[in-house]
Amino acid sequence: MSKDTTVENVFQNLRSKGLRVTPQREKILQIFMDLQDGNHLSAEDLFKVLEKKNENISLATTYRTLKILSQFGYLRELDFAEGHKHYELNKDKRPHHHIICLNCNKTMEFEDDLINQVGYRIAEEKGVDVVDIQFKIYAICPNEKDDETKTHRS
Amino acid sequence: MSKDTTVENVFQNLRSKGLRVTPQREKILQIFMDLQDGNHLSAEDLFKVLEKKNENISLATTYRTLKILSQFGYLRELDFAEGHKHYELNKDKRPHHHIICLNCNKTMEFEDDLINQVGYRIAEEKGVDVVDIQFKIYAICPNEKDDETKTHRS
DNA sequence: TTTCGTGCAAACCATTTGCAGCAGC
DNA sequence: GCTGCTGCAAATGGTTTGCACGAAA
Repeated sequence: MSKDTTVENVFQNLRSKGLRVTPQREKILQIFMDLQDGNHLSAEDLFKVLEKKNENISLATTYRTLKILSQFGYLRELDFAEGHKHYELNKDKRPHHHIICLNCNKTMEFEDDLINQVGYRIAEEKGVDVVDIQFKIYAICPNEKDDETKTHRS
Repeated sequence: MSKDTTVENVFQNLRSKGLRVTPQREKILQIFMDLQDGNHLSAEDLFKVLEKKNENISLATTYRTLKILSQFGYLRELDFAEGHKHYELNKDKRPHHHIICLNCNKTMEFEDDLINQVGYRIAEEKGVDVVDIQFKIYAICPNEKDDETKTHRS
């Protein structure tokens, strides 16, 4: 799939919703599109990437753009209970899910159709419209299990 | 079940782990035990409850106690992506799950064995030790669907 | 009597906001 | 040209921390 076409589609959508397409928004969206599958960035992460590329985009704009792109469904907001959010491209109708190690904070992604099905079934039973389904397993990963001297994530 | 016995059990456990049983910790734990099933409190919520009861417990202690009781598994930390955490008693081996309305921030609880089973199965496949399983459906609830003029939660 | 827990205030960190200037459309 | 977007710096909100005192074990 050509990235440019996809980006341009998004921008047409943004424009049709009365939002403006600015260089800042283009660059930020492109960074998420270039991201490997299963990767995600915090606002601070994204800001550092932008700095490294010498794009002069302020932290405030970084936050504002993340919020807007999430609100309009282009990004998915992830919450790993670390005190800050993470964001990833919201590409598919089948959201993947996460295992978070409480010691090293690393995440592992996985997909599971059953989980999504159950989510939609329950939503229907309760009469709500699904926006996102997030399944998280907080756990201790193998690397960390060995090392019992580690302190628990505060 | 007698609450006093249960509380005393917890306290014996705390003591056996080298933690001290203070009036502040007793009162906070009691508040969670008196909470209706499916209810949860943020740190600020808890602090307000304590104020209303004229328990003179500082906000700092409130936070410290929540953290300790969670670390030791007596409370479950819930994250609804609202910018602050919620806590509930961690009573059973079968965690229940939540639907969160993105407009009104209300939550609905539900239990589903299948979800927990899938969680444990995946954890086993990946070789991690489960600490908690959280399944969240972000959605728009029926009350809010009617009212399309509502602004989205920022 | 030795830690550990508490209260207070200050510090911290992630995020938001007011405002003036700038840039899409 | 209107309106929304940006950068900056200051404000905010939730949470943590340093310190001196007080209390559990």
